[in-house]
Amino acid sequence: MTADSSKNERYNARAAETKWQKAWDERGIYATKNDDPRPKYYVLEMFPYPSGRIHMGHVRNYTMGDVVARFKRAMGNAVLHPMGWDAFGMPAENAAIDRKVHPKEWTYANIAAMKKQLQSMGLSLDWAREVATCDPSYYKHQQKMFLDFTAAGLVKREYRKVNWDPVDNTVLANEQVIDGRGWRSGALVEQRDLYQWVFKISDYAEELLEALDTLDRWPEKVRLMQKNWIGRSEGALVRFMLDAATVPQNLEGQAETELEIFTTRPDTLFGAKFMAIAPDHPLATAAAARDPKLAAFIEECKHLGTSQEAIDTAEKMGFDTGIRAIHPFDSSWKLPFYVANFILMDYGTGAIFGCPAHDQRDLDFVNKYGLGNTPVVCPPNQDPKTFVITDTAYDGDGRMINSRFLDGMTIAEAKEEVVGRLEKATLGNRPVAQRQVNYRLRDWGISRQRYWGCPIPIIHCDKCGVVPVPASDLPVKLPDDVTFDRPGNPLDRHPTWKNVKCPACDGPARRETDTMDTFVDSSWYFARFTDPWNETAPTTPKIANEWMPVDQYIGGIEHAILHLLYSRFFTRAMKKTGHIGMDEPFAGLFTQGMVVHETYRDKAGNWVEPANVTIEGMGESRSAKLTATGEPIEIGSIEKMSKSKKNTVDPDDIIEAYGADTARWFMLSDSPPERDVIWSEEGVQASWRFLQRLWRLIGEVAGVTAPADRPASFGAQALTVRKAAHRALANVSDDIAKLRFNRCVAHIYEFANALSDAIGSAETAPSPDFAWALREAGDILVRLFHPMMPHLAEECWAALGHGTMVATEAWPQIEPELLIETTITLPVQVNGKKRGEVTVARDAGETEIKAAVLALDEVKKALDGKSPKKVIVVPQRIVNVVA
RNA sequence: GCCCCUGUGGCGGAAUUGGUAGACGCGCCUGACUCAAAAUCAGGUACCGCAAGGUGUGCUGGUUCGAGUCCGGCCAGGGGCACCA
Repeated sequence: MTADSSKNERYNARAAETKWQKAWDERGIYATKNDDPRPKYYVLEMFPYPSGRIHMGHVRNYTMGDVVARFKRAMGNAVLHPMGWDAFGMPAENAAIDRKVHPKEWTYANIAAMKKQLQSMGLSLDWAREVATCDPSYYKHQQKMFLDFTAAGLVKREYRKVNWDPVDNTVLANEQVIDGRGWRSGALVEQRDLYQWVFKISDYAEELLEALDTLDRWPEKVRLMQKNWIGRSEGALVRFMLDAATVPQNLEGQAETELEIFTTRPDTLFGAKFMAIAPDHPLATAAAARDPKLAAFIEECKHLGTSQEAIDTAEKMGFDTGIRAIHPFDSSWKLPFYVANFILMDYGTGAIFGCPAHDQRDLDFVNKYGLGNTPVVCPPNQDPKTFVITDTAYDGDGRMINSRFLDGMTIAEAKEEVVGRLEKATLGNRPVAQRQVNYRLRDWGISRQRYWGCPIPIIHCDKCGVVPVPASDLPVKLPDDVTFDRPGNPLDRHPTWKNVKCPACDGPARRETDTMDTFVDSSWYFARFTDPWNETAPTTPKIANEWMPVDQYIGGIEHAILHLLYSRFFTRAMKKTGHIGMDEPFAGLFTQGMVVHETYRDKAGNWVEPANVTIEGMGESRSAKLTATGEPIEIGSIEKMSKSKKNTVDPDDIIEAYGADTARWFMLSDSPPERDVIWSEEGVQASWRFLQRLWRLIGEVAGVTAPADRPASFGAQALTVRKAAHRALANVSDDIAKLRFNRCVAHIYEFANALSDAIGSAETAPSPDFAWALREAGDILVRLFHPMMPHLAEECWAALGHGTMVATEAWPQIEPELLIETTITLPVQVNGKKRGEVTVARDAGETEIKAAVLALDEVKKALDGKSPKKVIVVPQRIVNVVA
């Protein structure tokens, strides 16, 4: 079968789609006014990176958003449905390096190409609000916000250990390192020390965590992932005195006299066997200065890889400093003090006390160094006298043992007791312990050593230090004349760009040459869409506050942490700096599944593109061959569409062959939207066949002559059609509102089948009431599938003789009385097994139903003359006879 | 290792949230139309069985008049986090 549309009675998708897209555009029906008085609805799909071509994932994403937008418009909302471009980033620079084309040129050419593709999908977007993050008219506001955030204390500059991507030659945030590799390049990440501009997202750790509970229209999964990422743990900071006799005498200045550690298990303090600090802990650095062996050990730790494999296989290693720490509850109890490779400097205080019996890492450590262990928590039903730990630490519940005044307490009681006592105890006028909450969430380092990003509006002056660019000098524009012939940052080696006068002292100074992480760009674009025409400020708060938050945000699960967490932080920062009035940017979030496809390989094992493969046979006898040569092709597993496995299908090809409506319909059918959808040729053809069927069906309805006025009463035939129509209307409305598009599709099929049957049963001249009902059903059907297949819907709407556009039509009104049946068929079970059914009046009483049930032959047979023990009647549902 | 999700025909998936398991689509089978093919239309399609009937939602136990749905224990697949004290 081909998508040949030359047959005269067939719907010509290509011609119709171009025609209606032009008509919508000319009338500007998708442009949204900010002063629209109707209830607002903001639906947004994650904006694309302008890679050059849209892919099927985009088609799925934007189709879902468009269905929601069109539905809400029909429901009478003022709908904001904008589109833009996440246009800064590495690929543009790679193109510059590989193809000698300027990143700007490459990016804008891609935007133009992709915009055309998106327009061919018939999306109801307000293109007047289009923004590109690489445009100075966008990023100048971002620079202003950087200055505002700095003034508000949300930004800091620090020399810190960073994740360095050796392929992209730039820094990555923690969130951008996946399994020890760069999220984009896939290269093993190295550690480097660099000056970084940092957004203090961790100031909001508690708030970002707590507010997750209020996001009741977000997937549970995403909230959980963010919760784990923020990683809150409650514990205590405890100060240990150091045994002065063991702290070397020859320290410069005052010797350290104490060590502060963080613990979540203060209850296990009597099981302590050692202290340990991170290799890069200041105390370790100080101690290494006078101990070459320790210095060598620390050096060794640094060279241990930071990759996942290295961490998994690395042995616990420690170096005994010779220092002894004093137990906070017993001044005669001295604990050995190690520098250990498994302690992280950037969590807690970079120091711990080790309780080997109840922590696996600590146990591995003592077993290696022969320090022993003392269990202090005894599991329930275990005799404390015989409870020993050998090589598996016990981290479960139980009662305290071997712990002096804690013995017999639960863990919770012991924690409270220990912290309570240590809070009251003092060392040098300060309490020994204080309660503290720690987070796994790190601050967000945004400096990137790249050209194609938003310049950080900062000037470095030898005299004045770090000086912000005055707001009046914004934007700091990227220079166009840059070279990509060498690795590294083109801004840094630009001959003149970085040389400026210091805004403070007028002396010679240098621009910051780092640019911002592109995730900054995407952390506020949703707010910019509310008033992209404002040239003086990022937002017009009054307008932004009317549209925001986004009512329905749709995008991939891969952004569950990165983009969504950054945006939540950014919105709070914008609130603090007066750019917006709310904390949360996205009231509703939907994460769609991927588009997957079969993979194909030739005899040599090379991947082959679906476009070059011909599938033969159906079902089990399916086989594949190379279209050009007939060489047999092996059909492989179904996987995410990717360039590397060449299992991609180009949306352009599909739209060319079948039209956008077919592609849209297929994207919504079958698979629930949150799950992966398998793209298959059979599936597309099924969609295309159905599209043609709808066209024929509406053609038949259009041929029915009906009275203009609604008949006073309806006969049985008419009622059947009307019930089917209004039931479909109720179902589809409910399903779109809940984003259950696969069920919408099924209900539209059902309705089309019912209407088809009704037309088939009609006489050549159907009675006026039936004819009226058929026309009504046709009108409803077209409006129901309009959000999914808007072009076909316009064509059908016109064929039905309406002079309006279906895109501006209101959603049909449900007549609820048509959903209520007068009689009802109840299944009848005997002992939970279905044996028959009874049809009774809808309002039949229990005794009436029981009598009908007991009169059934199947029931009589099953009861075998005996009377039932019990008859359970569930109104409107089922009857169960217990024999 | 820790946390989470999923498991239903040949396939994608429905199931009013404890009430007729398999809606709808794909695929397949039969028939009509056709010289033929495509398209279209009509009918069938969970499994075993000629039938009566029986079995059936990963496995296993339980709660219930009634379990795909709830509870316990396994198994399998997928995802997130991971030397975070």
